[in-house]
Amino acid sequence: MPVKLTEVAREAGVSLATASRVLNGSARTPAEDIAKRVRAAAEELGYVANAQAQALAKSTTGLVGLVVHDIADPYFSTFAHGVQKVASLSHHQVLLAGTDLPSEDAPPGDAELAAVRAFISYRTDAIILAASRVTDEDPRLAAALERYINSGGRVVVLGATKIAGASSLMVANKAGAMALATALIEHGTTHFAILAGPAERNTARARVDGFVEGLQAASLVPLATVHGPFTSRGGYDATVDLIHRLGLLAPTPNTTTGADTSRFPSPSGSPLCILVANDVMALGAMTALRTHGFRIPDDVQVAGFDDIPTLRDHSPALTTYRLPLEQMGQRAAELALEPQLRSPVTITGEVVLRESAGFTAPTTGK
Amino acid sequence: MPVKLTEVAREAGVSLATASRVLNGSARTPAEDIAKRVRAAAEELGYVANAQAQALAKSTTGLVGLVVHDIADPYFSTFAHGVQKVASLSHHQVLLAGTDLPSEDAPPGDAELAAVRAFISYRTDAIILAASRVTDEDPRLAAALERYINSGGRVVVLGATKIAGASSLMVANKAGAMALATALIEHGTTHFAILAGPAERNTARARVDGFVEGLQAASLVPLATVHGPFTSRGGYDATVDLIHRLGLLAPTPNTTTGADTSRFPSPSGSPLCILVANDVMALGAMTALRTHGFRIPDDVQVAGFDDIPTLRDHSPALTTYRLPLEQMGQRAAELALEPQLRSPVTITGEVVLRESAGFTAPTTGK
DNA sequence: TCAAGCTTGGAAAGCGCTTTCCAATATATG
DNA sequence: CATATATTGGAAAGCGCTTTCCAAGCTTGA
Repeated sequence: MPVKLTEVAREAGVSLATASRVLNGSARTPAEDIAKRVRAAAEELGYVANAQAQALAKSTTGLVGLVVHDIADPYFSTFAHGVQKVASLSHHQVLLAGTDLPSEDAPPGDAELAAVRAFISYRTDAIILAASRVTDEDPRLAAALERYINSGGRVVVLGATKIAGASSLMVANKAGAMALATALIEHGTTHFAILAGPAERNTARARVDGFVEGLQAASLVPLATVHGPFTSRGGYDATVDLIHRLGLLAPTPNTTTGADTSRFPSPSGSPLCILVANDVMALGAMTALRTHGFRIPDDVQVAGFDDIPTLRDHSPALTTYRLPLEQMGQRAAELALEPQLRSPVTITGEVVLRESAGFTAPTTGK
Repeated sequence: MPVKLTEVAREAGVSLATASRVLNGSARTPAEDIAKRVRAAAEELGYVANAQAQALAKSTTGLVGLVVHDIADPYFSTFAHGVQKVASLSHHQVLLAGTDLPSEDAPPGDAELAAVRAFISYRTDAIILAASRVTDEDPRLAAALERYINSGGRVVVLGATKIAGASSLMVANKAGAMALATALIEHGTTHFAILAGPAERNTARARVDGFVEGLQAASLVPLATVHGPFTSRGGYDATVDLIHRLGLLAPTPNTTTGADTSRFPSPSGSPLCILVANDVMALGAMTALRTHGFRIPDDVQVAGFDDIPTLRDHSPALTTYRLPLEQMGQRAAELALEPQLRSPVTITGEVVLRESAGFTAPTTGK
């Protein structure tokens, strides 16, 4: 039904080849007067090139596939925004898939594989894997990706990967977590608990490892480690669990002056600090603490990871490790679309010490 | 480079037609033994159908285009998540475009048009427009969409539209805003100011209209209306502006007991309430107020719109109008993919009264 | 003036699939 | 047993483009 190039060519009184050459960037450019005629005809008929046909003929689609876990999570949506920016700049469209939803036909755990297969089917020029599962674990995924790479596709993985030919965007998850823990210890905190993310995510694992090593360096060990999903709810539940496991007692409601007689671990020392593997989860943890009558940072301290944009408006401000999420998305897209770039690219962030861990707000505001 | 159907057919010793019939759902199903041979060959060779070629042959792509404003905004990312869910259930891939980034070739304001043209070029089966600009305004956009619809494409617009043949998902922006204003008035608030979003968004306009009408119904008028972008920063800046315009004075810092001698509009009445057209902006407004020494809700009240998921962890809890964002995305996708559905579908939400406007938390927590 | 080089438009061969016919075989009917 | 009717696999014609050759028509230089 839509007008096709043949019609434009006929209308302009030129051949198919000529019309193609003037309308869709070719090395050869027909004479200006002819070109003008063709463009006029195209405009008049409302011609829109059929990208599918072009893809078939040129064997390149102008598509880049992005697989995230949950697009509604600020971590992924910010990353996606960065990807989009670069993609649009280089005239690419982004195909989005999420691994958190019921996948087409694949079993629950195979959402990532299903997404990759779909992308391969659409012959995307590149695939960016940000879902952060342990991608190398599934041999079918690895096989599919390697075949894809061998037939010219580019693959970028957020994190380390064993897949031959894939580029990787290394993120200082472990080092960052270590640095964060160290900074808190230097500030005088002596007791820590950890809220880890889901065990199958290597991002989560790396961060927890970093926390633990940071503590170890100061001869400390976490009082407890609780796992939970990377969501606000997950942080909330894990915190409630932690409160029970550690037997934490909130100051009695009427102690408005803040008598910390029941403070854990002791009335005198610095309060317990909960190291959380991710900001979203940390936010949920803070809500749980507040709901149970703990003051932050007076009774319990909290630290997160990522520095997601929404943190800007939180009070008390969350201590965290800032990752340049948007920029990471851009880098990933660049690695995907500019073949000459060398991998791996390493991304580091910085420790951001704020109120939730007992630091005074350095004239935050804006 | 990737294996093609011809090779699978040869390997299995059948014709191209037969191979196609067994592998890619056709009405006719070859005999079971033959089918088995074909499937085995496909599996062995790692055959993945070329979706572009299929699209060309079948003239249907299995693609649905989604254009949002900013995928990093919780409003859009939650909506997108809903779209994704339905799309993946009906075996569709989502092509994502954002109108907030520098577009390929189109001038700054034309990002939406550029996105739509790209989608049309890729022959997506449907296009969902959630960018919420006044879509009907641009005749080129309208023309492109109508041509698209005439050639079989489906279009779903978030909000009203004049485009013939497009389905629309009507959202109770105005009615919701009115209901919210009314509820606050009933609660005793007498003085209001409005933080409006960008003027070119009809979502923003409808909400402001609703606020104003709600006030009018009680013979009130907003003390001031400040415009700003739909971002945290926009809310912050607009609030600072408002503070100056209204000459608001925060209680003196040392008045720890909360002596509201300088409270606006008067020490005795209920405090000023700022109605904000969107939650993200409202969060920024709260930060600005806090930074300037105002207590919420004691000195100034705030109300937002949307009830984005991240609100869950905010304190004080934000009074708002809850929109079923995720569900809206699902409905939009359903309208886009299930032709028999009748449009328009109307979405309503509900007033949620919380701490930020002086309501006591109804045992929120979780 | 003519050969040797350019430039330029067009014909036609794919790109990898789906699907319509057709022919061939198998099954049912008189 | 012969004829009519299903079934089933295959040949081939597209789907809408790009791009390689070709054949003209021009320009240039000796």
